[in-house]
Amino acid sequence: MGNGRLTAREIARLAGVSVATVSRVSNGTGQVSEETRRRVLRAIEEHGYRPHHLGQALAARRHGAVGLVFPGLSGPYFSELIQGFESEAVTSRTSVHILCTHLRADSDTEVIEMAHRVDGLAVLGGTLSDETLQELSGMLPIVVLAGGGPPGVPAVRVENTDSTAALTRHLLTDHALRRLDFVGNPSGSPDVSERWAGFREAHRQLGLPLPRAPIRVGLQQPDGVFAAEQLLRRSIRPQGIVCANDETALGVLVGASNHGLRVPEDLVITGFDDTPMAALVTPALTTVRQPVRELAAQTARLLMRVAAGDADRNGSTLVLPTELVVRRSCGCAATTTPGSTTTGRPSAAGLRHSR
Amino acid sequence: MGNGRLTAREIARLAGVSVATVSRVSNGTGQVSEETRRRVLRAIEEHGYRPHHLGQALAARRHGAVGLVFPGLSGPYFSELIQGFESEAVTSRTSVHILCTHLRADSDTEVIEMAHRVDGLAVLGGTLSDETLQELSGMLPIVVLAGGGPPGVPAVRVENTDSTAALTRHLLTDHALRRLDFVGNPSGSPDVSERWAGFREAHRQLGLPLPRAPIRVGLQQPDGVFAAEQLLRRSIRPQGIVCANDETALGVLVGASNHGLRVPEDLVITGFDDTPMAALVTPALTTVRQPVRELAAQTARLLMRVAAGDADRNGSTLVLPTELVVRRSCGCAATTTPGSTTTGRPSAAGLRHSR
DNA sequence: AGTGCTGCTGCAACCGGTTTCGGACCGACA
DNA sequence: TGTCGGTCCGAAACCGGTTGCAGCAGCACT
Repeated sequence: MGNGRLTAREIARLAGVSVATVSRVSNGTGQVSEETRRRVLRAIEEHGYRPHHLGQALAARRHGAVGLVFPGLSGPYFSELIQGFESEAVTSRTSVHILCTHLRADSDTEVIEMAHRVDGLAVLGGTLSDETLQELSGMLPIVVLAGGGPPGVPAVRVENTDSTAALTRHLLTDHALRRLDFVGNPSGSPDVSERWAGFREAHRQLGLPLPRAPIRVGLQQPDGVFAAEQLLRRSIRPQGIVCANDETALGVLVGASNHGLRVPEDLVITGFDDTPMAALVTPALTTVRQPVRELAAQTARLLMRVAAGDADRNGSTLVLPTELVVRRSCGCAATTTPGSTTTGRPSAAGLRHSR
Repeated sequence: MGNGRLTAREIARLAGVSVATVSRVSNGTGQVSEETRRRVLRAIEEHGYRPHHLGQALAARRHGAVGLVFPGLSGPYFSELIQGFESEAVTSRTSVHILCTHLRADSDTEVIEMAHRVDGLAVLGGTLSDETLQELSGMLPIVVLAGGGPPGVPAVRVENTDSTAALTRHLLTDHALRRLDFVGNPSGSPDVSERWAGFREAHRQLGLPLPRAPIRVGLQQPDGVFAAEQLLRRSIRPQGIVCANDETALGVLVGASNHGLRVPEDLVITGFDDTPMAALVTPALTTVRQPVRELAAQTARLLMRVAAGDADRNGSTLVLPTELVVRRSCGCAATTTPGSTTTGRPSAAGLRHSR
């Protein structure tokens, strides 16, 4: 009963009408007399008919699906990202295909394969080469998520550089720290690359010697532990560590505590993201808050608008504001207010204190 | 060039053959003379033709996709799960739709909607009611992932009860602990429910009074911090805390350290999963290792076998073995060997030491 | 020359919907 | 009574593939 095996022709026969009328009734389009409509609806209800998705999709020449491409997922950032994206898509009855290219050699082939099954593709920044993005962009709507695409490809991202610079200035100026190290791989993702740029920029602005090379590790907690091991074994220990994200910062925190270092007294640590744990560890993590869910939701919205033809496909890059969150791990007392800082564009709320 | 707009009829015209022949060549089916094949292939290559997915799917009466349904994702567990599932699916050129029912009221509708767009559905245990699963099972292949389904619905899960009981016995017997608390919500997921059962079972086996009610929190790190707050505020403090998974254990570890408690001297903490961080924190976490990726991959394989009709759809439940991993957080010295324990089925490797 | 077999190919039906087009019917009006 | 405008509905084309079946050519064999 109602096992979806029914076809529109079947229903048409049962209701004594033509398939065209069944289609009209089930879609609410065209003119159908009240009496006929009722008869068709009864047949539909009674047999639990639902139009077959493939038939509809083929006729409409749309898949009713979008794709989400990322290298591999890890940590709360990706969880938020996927959920934000998915919950936006589901409101438009659009399904979400996922593809983790995760170190697979033939990822380009897989992406192209996927491109033929969806109406649009959201690609995480840094996952595909600009050439591949260009090629894809020629065949379907593409939006880059968290990163910049080649010209003509729209992107949605967060403000990274200014906020990381503000965070770094806070350490350099308000806490008078000098030896700072950066943990994260700038060539691994556009986000990290921009944060690294902001880190360097702050040094430059203040006329300080440029920092040494970053500790190039991944973005997960264990990577932070590993980075801490590396850093604390060095002859010149840093006074502060600016991490590419909260996860690595939490890892560094663990690594520091493994080494018996006190934070922030012996070592200052900062993150980026403002994940839930950032506020819960001791000391609470000074970080930059980014609206991850919102980022993903905006991307999904933009993608579906572009796919529907409602928005121009020309590179309309959207930049979401971020916000410096000062807590204890930078050395601030619970309620200290550091100098002014600037962050993202629109209503840059500026500084925010917590704890 | 090669923008996918070409149809088979177009190619047929260009190669001077019929669509049937184009189809045969592009699929390598049927008999085609070498000369004709070459001519068609040239036209295909030259114009970058690829068969339209919807047309193929409609004719084949299969979507070439499977769905993955879960409540909402969080932490390394879900990351692994999705990646394991996806990487298995991609090898069969099957795409993966995801659906997070995440507290949405009309999730049943959404699942049914998705059911019409895929060839099979993997549902995380505890996400849907048995009635819904039954109903779905009537319309397409279903496999329950990490949990049991209603009779007739195959499932893939890990061994939870015995290994948690072994872990608990280790604490009760080898470390002579008495007041243990459990952190996790047994009604939240089948996994937690089974682990809670194993926790109680160990007490029963040893003739000890049954433990008090669990601290019902979620499975993420912040939940562990919250649980620690609750527990350490109580008049009767536990000597040990058995957590439903590593994430909450890490959270409890943070909470304990926030309260100035030493682990394992003042408080013993254990987890479940053996996430990468478990080995990296101090003290390293005693836990149970479960093969998450493998779990997901097996589920994907089983689902696709069932969807292809290669396996019977009758509830063939697969249980993957787990393995107790004893580290420092239970009070063991680096190399201590506790009493024997049993874990999963096949080659229950039993106990494993680390650090 | 007739028969049978094999290899290759095209016609047309089919998968399950949507949509255009035009015909049938009805009431209003001249 | 003839014409017109409007509503309702069905036949058929279409979306883009796959496939059963029949036909045809070429060849061997009788």
